[in-house]
Amino acid sequence: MDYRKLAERLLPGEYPALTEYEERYPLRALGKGAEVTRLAPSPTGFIHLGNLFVAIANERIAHRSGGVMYLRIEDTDLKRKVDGAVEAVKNALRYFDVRFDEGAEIEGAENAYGPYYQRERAEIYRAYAKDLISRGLAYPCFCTEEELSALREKQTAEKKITGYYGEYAVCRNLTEEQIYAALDAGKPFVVRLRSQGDATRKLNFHDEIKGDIVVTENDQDVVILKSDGIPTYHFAHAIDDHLMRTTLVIRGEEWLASLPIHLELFDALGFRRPKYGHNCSLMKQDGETRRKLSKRKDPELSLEFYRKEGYFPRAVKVYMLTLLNSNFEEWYRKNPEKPLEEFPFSVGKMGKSGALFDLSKLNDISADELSRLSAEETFDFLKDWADEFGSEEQKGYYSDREYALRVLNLCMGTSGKKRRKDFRTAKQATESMAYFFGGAVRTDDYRVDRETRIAILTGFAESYDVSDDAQTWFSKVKALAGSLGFAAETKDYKANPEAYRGNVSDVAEVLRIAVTGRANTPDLWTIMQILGEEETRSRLVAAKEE
RNA sequence: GGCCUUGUGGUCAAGCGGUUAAGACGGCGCCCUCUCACGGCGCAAUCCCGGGUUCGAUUCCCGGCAAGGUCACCA
Repeated sequence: MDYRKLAERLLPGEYPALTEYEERYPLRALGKGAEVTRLAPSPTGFIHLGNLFVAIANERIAHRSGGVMYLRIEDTDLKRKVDGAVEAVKNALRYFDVRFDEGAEIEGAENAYGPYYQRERAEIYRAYAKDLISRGLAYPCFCTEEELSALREKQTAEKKITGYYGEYAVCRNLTEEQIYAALDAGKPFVVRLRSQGDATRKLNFHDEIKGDIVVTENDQDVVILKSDGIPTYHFAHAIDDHLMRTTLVIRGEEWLASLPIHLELFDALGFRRPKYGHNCSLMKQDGETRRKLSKRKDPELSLEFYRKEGYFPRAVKVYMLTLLNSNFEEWYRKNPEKPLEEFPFSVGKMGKSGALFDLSKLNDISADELSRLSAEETFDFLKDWADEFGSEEQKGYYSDREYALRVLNLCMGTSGKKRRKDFRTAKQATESMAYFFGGAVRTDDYRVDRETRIAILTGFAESYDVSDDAQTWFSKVKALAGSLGFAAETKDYKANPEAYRGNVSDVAEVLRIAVTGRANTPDLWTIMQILGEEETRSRLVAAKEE
């Protein structure tokens, strides 16, 4: 059969010689060991934690090695395309401090290896497909979707491997007459790879993350060009990663199964293949079993979740890093002040098995990160969050900067070593400070009877003097406790609890709940100082009425 | 079901022929001039199972089992 003629019929017209592409996209002039990596999402408008996870790995590897990280948009499936999705991807990644050197919508970059939208690369793919056809390595297939699914059912019923291969690949052996007849009849067609593989043969492959693995040769005549002339993922991947000169592909392990296809495609196209690292996916415990984080069931999969909850972006990144490189956590403990970029991230340290996503660990990291910020930095972070996601009332919390700063200094502590870690997220922090801003809601109940409560509240109000220092203030609370039959000293109470109605802490608790609505707060004296005498007294009075 | 991958405390994990099997999160207990938080001290909890190889296996080999992934003109 005249394959050249067939190629011309299938993809008519002039296409650049393939050598032109090689010249247009030369090997990158980078230092030794420099890796070129990429993130290649499809623009579905939903960027998730898995994307961030793999993006951070790619970004670290590229930049640690003096290489390049670029953004490519895999928009070959128009059904999945959503407007504004690319902006969303870019914004989300920027928020978590993942920076691209080039790619789709990356301003200020040379972007010499573009276009970075696959739809805009249609001509390139067709040129390569045409070459494959003319070399007899690809052929048109006229099978309909119905025929294909019927085939699949038949294969399943007969317990055969499903797919288009060997004897099942009917269009693979069409005669010249049959092909042209179908073409003349205007039948739509896809272009399939004429696989040279043998599924009974095994291949040893070195994966940068998984190590040495065994894969089965591909023998599927996979579709490379869909009936609309747009490539499938597999074909686009081979061409793009070759022409964009990607050296290392870190991607989710769901791709491992199609690796044999990619290997064959690189060979058929005469490309040197990149290194691959298949990264495990983030899992979630679901009853007895664990599963991949799911879009429908798990809000924490969405990156938007972390912004809404007000997680400190760096905390999310730190957590991703601890999951990504097993020695990161130790390094970070030793070097809390160093920029994250200095951590010697390595592909080799990436875990082989899927990690369960642990929100409580993230909370711990987030609290830790937040405790390192100054009051001013905390203020800026909280205010930004409130402006975007807070209620009207919460937005108001941060309108008086000086006042808010005093509150933050109390709630977070000022001495470097002994910082409080009360704040996990901007949302939780804002809610926990509500009582400073009049938004108090009683969340804890008094544990003493009404009569005792009134006695404590009244007694305290009588001796309360806003100008007392902390020491004096507390000695008055102690005195009050003693006069009401409570132990003034904790030591005394512990030595002989039977002798008292309770401890001074019980008295303090009544005051604390009266003023803040909560049984647990930072130092009460300071809270009263911040609130001021008038507000404090009015809350004490109000508490008597309950 | 076929193929591939993975399997150390509840979670993340170090260890890769001989260890009291690190550390972190979480849990629990105690201490820390009012609670909480911080901090300190301590406790409980692990090598999937069965065969080998070996003087000796968590570490090596084989076989199970379990979990995950994948079998599209989606990526």
